[in-house]
Amino acid sequence: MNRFDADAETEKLKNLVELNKLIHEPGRLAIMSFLSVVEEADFIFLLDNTGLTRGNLSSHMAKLEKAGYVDVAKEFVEKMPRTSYQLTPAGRTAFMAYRQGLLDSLGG
Amino acid sequence: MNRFDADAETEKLKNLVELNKLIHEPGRLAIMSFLSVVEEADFIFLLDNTGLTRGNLSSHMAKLEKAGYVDVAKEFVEKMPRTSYQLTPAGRTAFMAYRQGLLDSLGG
DNA sequence: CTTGACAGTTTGTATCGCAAACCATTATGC
DNA sequence: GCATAATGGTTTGCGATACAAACTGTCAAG
Repeated sequence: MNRFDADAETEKLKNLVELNKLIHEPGRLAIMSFLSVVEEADFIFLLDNTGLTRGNLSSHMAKLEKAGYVDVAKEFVEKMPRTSYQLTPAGRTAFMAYRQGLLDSLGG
Repeated sequence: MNRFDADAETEKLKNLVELNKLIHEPGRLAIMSFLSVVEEADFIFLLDNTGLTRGNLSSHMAKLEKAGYVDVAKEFVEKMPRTSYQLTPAGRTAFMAYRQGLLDSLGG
């Protein structure tokens, strides 16, 4: 049997189409996952732990900042620039919602 | 504390960056999820259950077919064209791997 | 004072997702 | 019959985006 009515299971799958695209992108998903567990991370840390290039990481962070998902702090440490990031409450909420939505559809 | 060594947890998160992008796209993720449970579905069924537009669905299916993830069968039913799709073994394997990779990183 | 490393940012391009437009066929109105 | 609309898709055009390469600016050797 092919066409069956959209039941609870198929409804969940339909939700996949509407995932938060900003978070869904693999690089940013990794970044958001990191930030959700470490509370604060700097550029180099994210660079090392995601494997993204610097340019790529930079533009991803710019998008997350623009979306209000991360706060950015720039300072000089030993005369060297250091940029650190942390999730905003909105960012944390959005990430949790994204994660839950995905797990509801794919998990179990 | 910010920079800590990449342990088992952070390794898992790093894997997020390398998710199968073909499957990762939300529309196709929904499609692959459907196909993984129903074994066979036609164009209209997927249209109804994903909420994608026809053009959109058509091009997604073309990509999945080109990747060897789905087999396409076209026939006439009551003089009307009917296109149906099913996962290939490769498609099923790829989807399972994708899903497991994601759950390993985000789940639990 | 040149060469290289560090820490990022900006730019250029190729890809991609999306909706609009299109195509082919089949019912329906008059 | 012959427009008109509906069905089932595919193709096209465009705006957005991910990515790497190139650039900026600072510091450290040699």
